[in-house]
Amino acid sequence: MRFTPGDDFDPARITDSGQCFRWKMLSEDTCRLIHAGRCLYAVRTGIDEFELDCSEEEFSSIWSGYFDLEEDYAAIRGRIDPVKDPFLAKACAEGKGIRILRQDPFEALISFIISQNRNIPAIRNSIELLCRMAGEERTDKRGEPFYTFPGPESIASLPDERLAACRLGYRAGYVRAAAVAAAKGTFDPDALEKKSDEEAMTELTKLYGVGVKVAGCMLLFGLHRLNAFPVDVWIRRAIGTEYPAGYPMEEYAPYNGVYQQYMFAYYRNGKTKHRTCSGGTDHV
DNA sequence: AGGCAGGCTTTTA
DNA sequence: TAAAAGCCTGCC
Repeated sequence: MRFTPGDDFDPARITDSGQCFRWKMLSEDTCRLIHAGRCLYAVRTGIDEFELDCSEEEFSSIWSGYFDLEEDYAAIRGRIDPVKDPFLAKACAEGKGIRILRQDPFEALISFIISQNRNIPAIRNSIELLCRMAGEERTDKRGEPFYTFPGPESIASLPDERLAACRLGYRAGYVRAAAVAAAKGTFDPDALEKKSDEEAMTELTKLYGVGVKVAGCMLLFGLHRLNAFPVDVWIRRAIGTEYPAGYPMEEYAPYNGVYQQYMFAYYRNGKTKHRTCSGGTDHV
């Protein structure tokens, strides 16, 4: 079907944003993404036009919600005054097209446990291995195989050597613990939907291997708490450099998480480009 | 009690 | 070789 999202939908930027790890740009125009046991191809056919290989029914029941199309990201970006906060205004402008996806809570939790102390290509690799190891093989509409994200039981029952083969390193025990807790029902990722940000944070950080940063990512990307503000090494640097007097958290509520995402993408890309061009780095 | 150093698997640049 | 969407443990 034909999809005309408006300005704020850019598969390349979302793929590169670090919030999801199962999107892939196959070419400049074609994006392949996996969610909810399905695989979708989004092919750009114009400035604001895509061809999606799904029906209208599937789009409205699955993808529309996943893409968070109800939210007005242009309005969220528009709240930033370019005179008062030129840095964030620039980050927002550069990140136009990024949305905060409504990911599956369990998948988001496991993904961000895996993410700790690693860069994005390495995270993608481990998640893909985990899906091949414990997920279900299916065929997309182009006849290519893909693997669903495994449920708690599948990961919980995976033999140690198979889990280790996902190259999780010391995180294997963390992934196992979360999967076992979810499989046994002592921890219910879906039940967090009803809890407050603070309650969800408290419950998440009780899990072995889940600290404030990973729990923050789970809140923002798995529970869609748009004000959750996970602080990683990039955000720490960005805030230290751009906001020496402090970041105006209250002023930007309740969308701090969205701004965090724009800042993350902008600062990380900017630094990466700068390094490869100039070769010079500023050590801390 | 609460803060801090060291260690941890593996990949990436 | 250092750094990477960090967290746990042990020491003070």
